[in-house]
Amino acid sequence: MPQENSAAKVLHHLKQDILKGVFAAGHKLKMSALKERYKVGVNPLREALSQLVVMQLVQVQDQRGYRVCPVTQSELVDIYDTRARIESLCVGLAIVRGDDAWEAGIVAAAYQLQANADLLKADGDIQAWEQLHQQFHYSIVQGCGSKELLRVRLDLYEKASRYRNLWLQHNAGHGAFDVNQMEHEQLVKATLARDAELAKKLISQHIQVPSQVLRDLL
Amino acid sequence: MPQENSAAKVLHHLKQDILKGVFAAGHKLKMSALKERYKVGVNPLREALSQLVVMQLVQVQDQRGYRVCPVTQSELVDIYDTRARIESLCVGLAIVRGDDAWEAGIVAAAYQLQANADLLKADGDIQAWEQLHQQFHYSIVQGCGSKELLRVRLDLYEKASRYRNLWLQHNAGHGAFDVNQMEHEQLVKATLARDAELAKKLISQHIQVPSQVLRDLL
DNA sequence: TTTTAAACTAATGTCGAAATTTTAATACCT
DNA sequence: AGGTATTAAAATTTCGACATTAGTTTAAAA
Repeated sequence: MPQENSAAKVLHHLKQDILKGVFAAGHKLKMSALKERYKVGVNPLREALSQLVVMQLVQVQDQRGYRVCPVTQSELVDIYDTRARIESLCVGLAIVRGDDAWEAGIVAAAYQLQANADLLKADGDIQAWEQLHQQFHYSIVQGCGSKELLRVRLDLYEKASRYRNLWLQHNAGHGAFDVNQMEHEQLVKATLARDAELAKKLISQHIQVPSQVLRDLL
Repeated sequence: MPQENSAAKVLHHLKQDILKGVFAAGHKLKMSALKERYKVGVNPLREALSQLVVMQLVQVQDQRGYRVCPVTQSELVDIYDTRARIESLCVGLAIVRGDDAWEAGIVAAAYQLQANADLLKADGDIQAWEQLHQQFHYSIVQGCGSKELLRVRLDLYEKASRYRNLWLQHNAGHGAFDVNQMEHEQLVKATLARDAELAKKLISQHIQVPSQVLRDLL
């Protein structure tokens, strides 16, 4: 098993902590506090923070350390709008390029998501549901076959995570999940029917849902 | 004047050196050599390298240091294909959203590029020409108004730079510049006429040109 | 009371060196 | 000879300490 270095480990944990909201937007990331929390020295920490700066999750001020990037309404709208366009691009390409295995993967992921939806909803295990949800959407876009496009998509997904977690938190218990499930069925139907125009329209709307809700909240 | 730290300075220089081909694809980046070249300690170096890893210009192998990412034909094709699609997206949005100032900016940048093209071609100052070329295309896509989309575009542009420099090197002195100039005129015409479909088609083809040539070279 | 300056505290950024791991070179055995 | 174990050299990664800079409190002067 490849033993990754301290910087890689702290990067993973720190990133999750920021995305999950453990460190709120604008929070000052003091070296002493982070050293304490992750049990590492300053140098691995600085490496991890440097990487988070490139990912635009952390800001750096010269000689004044690091802080979590602020969240703004305009960035929220921009990210979700751009995500919708990129995901549309992926879906359109996947419909053109996807083969039998791709179709089978979609059906499998859709089944998994639906089968576990009620269970997880009852448990309140939103993270597990989000995992299946992500897997479902990935099974579709994966058919586009472009590593670069999929990476752009992933970057935007992660950048949206902080906002999405606010939404999940706000919408826990609401009927949004059932609407969500219906949208998924329509999307699968349009995708397998290779109806690119409809599928692109559906995925675009589906992605924008949290944005609509959160817009008034920020 | 904000004095940036060592890591930021070395990041800039090292990145340029990789993009310009000073360090070839696959080249091992030894700490001792980099320390010597950039006159800094190992820690700022590791911070810069960490950031280049996120930008996918450098690979890291645990306990085995860093090396410049390899270049492959499949990545070349993927990057240029994805760039064409993203740039199309930007152009389409800019045509819908662009205002008078946007139009004026395009005309100005196009004039600058054309006015200096012959001069720079004679001098062989390709870097200066590339600067104006980049400015010209940015003046168009800038009208899309989406920071996220423009950032994705910039990331892909930089990732393509290593391949583009191979192309510029290979095509110095050829008649490609004149063809290029004609494509620009058509693009400006279609864009200012707000003909989205034509402009998107033109920019997509324009971007793919180096890819076509390089495909056989790698 | 307000303003300015100075001293003190705390945090960041950098270097040199130690500890760990990989790479190579050499010797050894079948 | 071929392959394996041993040893030495080189490179990466991490820590501790120091210099530098920012932020805060205290004190003095207007």
